[in-house]
Amino acid sequence: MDDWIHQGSDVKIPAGTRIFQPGDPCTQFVQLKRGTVRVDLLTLSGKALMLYRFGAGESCIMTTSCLLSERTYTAEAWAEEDVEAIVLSRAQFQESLDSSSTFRAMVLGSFSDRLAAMMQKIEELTFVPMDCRLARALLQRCSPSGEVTATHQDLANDLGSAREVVSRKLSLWERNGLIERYRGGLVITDAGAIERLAAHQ
Amino acid sequence: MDDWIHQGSDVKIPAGTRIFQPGDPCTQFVQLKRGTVRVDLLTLSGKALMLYRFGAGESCIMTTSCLLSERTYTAEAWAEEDVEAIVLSRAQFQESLDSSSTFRAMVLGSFSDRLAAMMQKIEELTFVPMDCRLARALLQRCSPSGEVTATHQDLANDLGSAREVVSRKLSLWERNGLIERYRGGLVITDAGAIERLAAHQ
DNA sequence: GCTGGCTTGGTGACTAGGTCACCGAACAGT
DNA sequence: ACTGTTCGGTGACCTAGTCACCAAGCCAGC
Repeated sequence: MDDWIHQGSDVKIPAGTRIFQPGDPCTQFVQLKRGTVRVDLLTLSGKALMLYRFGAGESCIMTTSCLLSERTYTAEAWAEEDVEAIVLSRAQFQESLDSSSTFRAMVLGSFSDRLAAMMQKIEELTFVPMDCRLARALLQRCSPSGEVTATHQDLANDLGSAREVVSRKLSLWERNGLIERYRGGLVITDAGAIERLAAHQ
Repeated sequence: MDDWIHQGSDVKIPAGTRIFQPGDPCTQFVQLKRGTVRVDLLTLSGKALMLYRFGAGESCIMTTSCLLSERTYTAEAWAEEDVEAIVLSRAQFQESLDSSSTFRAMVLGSFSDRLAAMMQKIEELTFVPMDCRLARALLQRCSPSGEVTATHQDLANDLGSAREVVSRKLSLWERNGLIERYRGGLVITDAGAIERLAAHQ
C-alpha cells in the first residue's frame, strides 16, 4: 500500500520563519500541503540568489538531496506564506522508497523536474539580460492587480544582482510609464510592456 | 539480485562523437565504464556553456532526468575520449529501479550529487569573477605537464563567455609570465599563480 | 510633538565583462 | 604560390556590478 502519507507527521510553520540555513544537518523528508517556501543561495559577502520556490504538493529538492547524501544544507529556506507540511523521518523515507513505487516515482519525478529547472536557471543567469530577468521577477511577485511588495534589495536578491542595478532599471521604467514606485513596493501600470520585456528571448 | 549490470548491453563510442543534441528523445539509461563525456548548454545565438562532464562509473544525469520525465534533451553531449558504456532500455531501467535497492541508491545518489554540483555551478556563474573561472578551466583542461590544448573559443564555451574576453585575459597573463600561448593551445608556466587565481574564493 | 537611528532608495565614478566590427596572421589544401 | 578557413588581436561601445556617499522616509522612545 502507498501509505507513506499516513506515516508522516504534520507540521505547521508560520510565514516568515527560516526553515533551514547553510550548515544545518538534514534529518527529514518534507512535502508541502499548503503555502510556499523559497530557497536562496547565500555568499560569504552577503549576496543572495533565489534558487527556486515550491508550493503545495511539491517537496524541497535540496532537502531530499541532502537527506540522501547526508550532506548539510548549503542554502537558506524561508516560509513565504503560512506552511503546512508532511514530514518523514530518514527511516520512514527509506522505508517508503523501498516499499512504494508511487513514492519512488514521486521522488524521482521531482528530482528530474527540479534538475531541468536548475538547468533553465543556469541558462537564464548566463545568457538572459537583466531587463528581461527583472521583468520576470516582477511578474512572479505581482498580485493580480499588478502590485509588487518588495524592496529593491529583495528584487536584487531574487536575481543575484545588486540593488543599484535594480534601482536604476526601475527608475527608467517609471520614467517611461511602465510602473509606479513607492517605498517598499511598486505597481505595474503597463503589464503588456513588462510581459514583452519578460518574453524577450 | 542486483543483476542490472548484466542486463544492459555494451556500447562503444569513439572520441569526438556527438552523443545527443537538443530535441533528441531519450530512450535509454547510460552508465560509463570508460572515457569521459561533456554536456553543453547551447543558445539559439550559438553561444555555449559546459554544464558538466562525467566519467567512468558515472551516469549522465540529463539522460536519467529525460528518461524519467519523458522530455527531450535540452543540451548537447560529446565523447571527449573513447567511451565504453552500459546501456539499459527504458523497460530495463524501470525494472531495475523496482527490483534493485542498490540500483535505486545509485540513481538517487547520482541525482543528489549532480544537483549539488549544479547549485555550485549556479553559485560560480553568479558570484565568481572571470579570472578565477578561467584559471579553473585551465587547470581542469591541462595535462600533467601544464599544457592546455584548446582554442580561446573552446575556453569561452566552457565558461559561457566570449572569445574576446578569454583572449584579453590570456594576453595579460602571458605578459605577466603566467602562461605561454601558441596557436590552438598554451602552457602554464607559473602553476602556483594560476592555482592562486583559481582558489581566490 | 521631537529626535536619533535605521531602512530604503538615488547618484556619480569607476571596473569588469560582453558585443560588434573588422583586421591580420597562421595554416591546410590544391 | 594562391586561396579559403580558422584563430587570435583590437578599438569602440554597452551593460552590469562595485564603491562610496547622501537624502528621504519611517519608527521607537522620550
